[in-house]
Amino acid sequence: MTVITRFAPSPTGNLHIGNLRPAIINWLFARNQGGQFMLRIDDTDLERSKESYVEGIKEDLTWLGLNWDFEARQFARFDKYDAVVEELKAQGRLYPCYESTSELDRKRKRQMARGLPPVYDRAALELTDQQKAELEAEGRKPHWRFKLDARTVSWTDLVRGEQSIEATSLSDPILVREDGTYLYTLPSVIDDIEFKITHIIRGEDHVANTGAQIQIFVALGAKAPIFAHHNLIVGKDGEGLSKRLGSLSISSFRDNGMEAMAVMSHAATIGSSNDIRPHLSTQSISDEFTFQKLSRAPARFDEAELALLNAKLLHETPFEAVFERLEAIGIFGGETFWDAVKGNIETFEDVKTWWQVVNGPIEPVIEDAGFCEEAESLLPDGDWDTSSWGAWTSAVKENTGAKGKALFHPLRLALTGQPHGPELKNLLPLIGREKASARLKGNAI
RNA sequence: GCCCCCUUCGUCUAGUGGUUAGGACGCAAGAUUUUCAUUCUUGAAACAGGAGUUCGAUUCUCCUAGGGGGUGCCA
Repeated sequence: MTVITRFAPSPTGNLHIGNLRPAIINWLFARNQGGQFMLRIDDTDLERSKESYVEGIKEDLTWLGLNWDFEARQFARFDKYDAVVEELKAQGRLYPCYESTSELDRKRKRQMARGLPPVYDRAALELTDQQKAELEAEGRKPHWRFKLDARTVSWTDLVRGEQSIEATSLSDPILVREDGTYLYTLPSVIDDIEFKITHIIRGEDHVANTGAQIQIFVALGAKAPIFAHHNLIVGKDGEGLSKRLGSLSISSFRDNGMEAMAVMSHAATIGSSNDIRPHLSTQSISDEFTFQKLSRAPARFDEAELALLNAKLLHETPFEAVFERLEAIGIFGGETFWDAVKGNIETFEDVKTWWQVVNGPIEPVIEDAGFCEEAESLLPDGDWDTSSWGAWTSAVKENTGAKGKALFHPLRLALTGQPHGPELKNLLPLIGREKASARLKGNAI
């Protein structure tokens, strides 16, 4: 059996750390199994769906390397859904209801006040043809509910194990709105059947939906796919994520200089028992993916951890992986430069700082002009390499008596203008004699 | 309110009816860098609380507390 998974976002917002996880998990599992990954845009809600969100979602997935094998748009498939609706009506599984949202709301509140679960009472099932005609004559239009079988629905969840849901604890789901448009429930099932989805992998917020959807699969004469409901992500203090989603969007991570592989590495490993470590390729993440490693408890997401992982990833990144990006921002320092500075950056953009230090101009910081001038006079002759720094500082130490921090700190400040930075034995040859000499004399160059 | 799920170092987690309760990230110390960062090594750090079952419970049961989810003409 070829595994086919799907990520089915509704384009009503941007991708964020919460809804990225089902995308990643579906993708990882499909790749791990040598299967296919589908992108399905669930845009049945015409009111809230926006084309710009569709583009944003694709941009984010592409950036992360989550390529999809094929794609579909639900809004282009309404004819198919219409046909299935007729079938369900003929079966008597779909029945018209006329309560307004406020009437339903009142019913729910009454039930809750009495300590009862707010399950739809199926009053519409009792309506006679004449009553329906009268309601329609009042101008009411029906919405349509799927009549659930009063039985226990069970499945073996790849994350949660044996699951069962009493259908009687669920309201008959509304499949078709009063205005004739679809809620996600039915189109989702129809498409899962048609595109031969083998595994439905989604967040545990869908567990109750699965109970109803399995019954719809059966009503349509199909076998339900395998389900997996992964744990949800919460904020760093354990709060639900919904409040902070704007600041946790994938595009904001990108704008803040996070590497795609850092976001992938982090999102794929939190809430799982895989080590939190940077992966240089998506392949390496999918290789270690299994459902057994996913936890059932909610996991906390902390942006600071992502930033740390990002820095670590950069420190491990070989020159071949970045040379095009370096050249694209005008940095032609080659592997020598990258290897010299990569351990000192937190985001890729930080290389610009060190490129500036190497190329100038920078403002040297001179704390003791006499010391720096003496050091300048001792700069070694000939071409410089990584041994020049040692030779030079030994000479300076001998002549001035300075050692340790008192020796190196002033030289670093004069040569780079900064108190921290990469090893100077690597930086000195890159800065070169002309600039080193001028900076030690206090000249900005 | 009702239903479901969850709770092990600060964080993500492994694990077993008897373990020195393991790893990763972070943190601390040491080494390297004759400085900072990087890198390496070492270390500190946890079974939510209370009952019960048992020779023995972190592990099994129940209760409590805390967290998450659902309860939508959202997905």
